[in-house]
Amino acid sequence: MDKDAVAAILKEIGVFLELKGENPFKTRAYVNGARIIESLTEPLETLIKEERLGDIKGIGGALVEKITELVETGELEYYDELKASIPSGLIEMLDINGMGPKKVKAVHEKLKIKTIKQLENACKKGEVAELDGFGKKSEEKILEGIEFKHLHASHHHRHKMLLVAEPILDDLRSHPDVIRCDIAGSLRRGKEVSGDIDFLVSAKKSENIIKAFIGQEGILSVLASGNTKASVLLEGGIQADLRVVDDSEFASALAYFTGSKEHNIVMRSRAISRGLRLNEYGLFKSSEETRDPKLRLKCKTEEDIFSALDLAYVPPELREDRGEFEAAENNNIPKLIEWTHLKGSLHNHSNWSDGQETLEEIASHMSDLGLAYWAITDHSKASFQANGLDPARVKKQIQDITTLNKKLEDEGTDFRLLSGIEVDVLKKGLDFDDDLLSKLEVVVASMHLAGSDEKDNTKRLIKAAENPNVHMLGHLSGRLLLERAPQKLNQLAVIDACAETGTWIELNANPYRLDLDWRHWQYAKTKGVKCVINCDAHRIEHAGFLRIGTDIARKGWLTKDDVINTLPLPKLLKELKRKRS
DNA sequence: GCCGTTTTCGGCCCGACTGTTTTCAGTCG
Repeated sequence: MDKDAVAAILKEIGVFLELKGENPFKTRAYVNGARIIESLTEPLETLIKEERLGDIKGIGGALVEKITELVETGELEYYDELKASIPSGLIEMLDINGMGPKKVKAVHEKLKIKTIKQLENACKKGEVAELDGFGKKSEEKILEGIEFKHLHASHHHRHKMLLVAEPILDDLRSHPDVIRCDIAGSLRRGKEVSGDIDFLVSAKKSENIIKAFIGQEGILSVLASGNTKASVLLEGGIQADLRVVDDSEFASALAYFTGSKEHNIVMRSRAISRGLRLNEYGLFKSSEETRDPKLRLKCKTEEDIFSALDLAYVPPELREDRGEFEAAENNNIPKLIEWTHLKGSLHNHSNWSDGQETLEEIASHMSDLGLAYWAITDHSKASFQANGLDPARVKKQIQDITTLNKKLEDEGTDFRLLSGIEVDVLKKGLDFDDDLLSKLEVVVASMHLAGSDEKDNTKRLIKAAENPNVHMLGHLSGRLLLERAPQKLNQLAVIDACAETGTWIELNANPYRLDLDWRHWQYAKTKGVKCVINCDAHRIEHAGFLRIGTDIARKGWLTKDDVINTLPLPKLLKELKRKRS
């Protein structure tokens, strides 16, 4: 069993224990353990064999035992028993706003409620209001929560959130009373999906900002509105929260509302161990609860807060408690890639397969954007539903690209199209033979139809990586965010194979994919695997995905040097030939 | 369940808000 599967089970145990009403710190120990295991850069098997698992901070005796059992047998008795004792509907109930572990436990034990439907009926009959700790209001709130869950998705893709958030941020910025403002929360941390949008503003008169915020266009309803905070539901069912603070509190409030929760916990612990106290109002010289401005250390920016806690600045994307504290203590925070470093994309489609535009239109648009190159990698023939190319059409397309490049060169344009293919990784092997693949400048190998057997799928991709004509593997896991789970696959084994063969791995920047997941890039990076941030563009507007792909690469700790398509054209062409030589 | 430069036991991040209570538990971020 690999580390992701182990982490998923530890997380689940955490949820089960919460519902059982266990000691919250025990629950946290499991959730912490899961995160630690997820971000390991060494195989679990090695750590177990060399008895080093217990040396990791946060993994104690009990977790070592359980993880060992999982890795060695693929099962865990403790987990199976726990799972069997809890109806699955209870876990779903935790998603309802206002329902936490204690309340779920109460309705289950006292009213024998096991599903959301039963909970809804009990509320309508007024049975829930009769319970201790519940009342009429809580009943109404639960019903509202259930309705909201039916009507709206709980999370939204990053590009949709940015599209909604950025105009609102611009409006806030242009408000005359606003001093500073920013987006906070998971959106600022570069997460692939977010539940809501958080805005933070510092201003002289908070009432005016709140008024403007709840009065803006495109609001379905105002969920809450007070002196310093407001929540609204925007069109599309996206919730946006605003918090207004005094400018002297802006830095600590921004750090606090950016999170993550796990990162904040460590920050506060560091403050305590230095005799300080950190909250959203500031960093205070006190061991007591306080908001006394006289005790507040002067922190104008987030950098000041990190510095006061003996840390280098940690970019928002890295604030997940996945190694950033050790790095910041040793001044080892990497200089993260920026999207302006990218010179092109190496996996894209044209109207030869399922893309929208012609080669000429694509070249003209990408050249206008200031990019240096753009690979055309249409589908191979097995993807017949996408109008995949047969060998004869591939050869014709290579000719057309050569002709077009010649024309561009004659016009004095530096931009170049690269010929390529997104070749299907089939059960029997690659969709095209080596002779044809070797004629293409860029070869992306993607598995579009995975089988049900994990070992088989893994073997297929490893074999593809071993082919010297294959430059990179495309959208490795095959997941669609919020829609489809990753294929059954040992991703770490495939990463290892890419490391051994010098094969690159794509970070597919399509906002529904963002695959390879950011949680795997630290591992891939320590193995020396290079990343390619690809648009997988099917229309010219998809060039904008480069920015979202870069957000995810930053979240995966990647620098400019870790990403192949930051190279200028001559160097890229050299790298493309390296594996084949 | 984890951890320790006062500790091997007794802590474990912090504050706002809500609704149910009359001083606080539960939930959320």
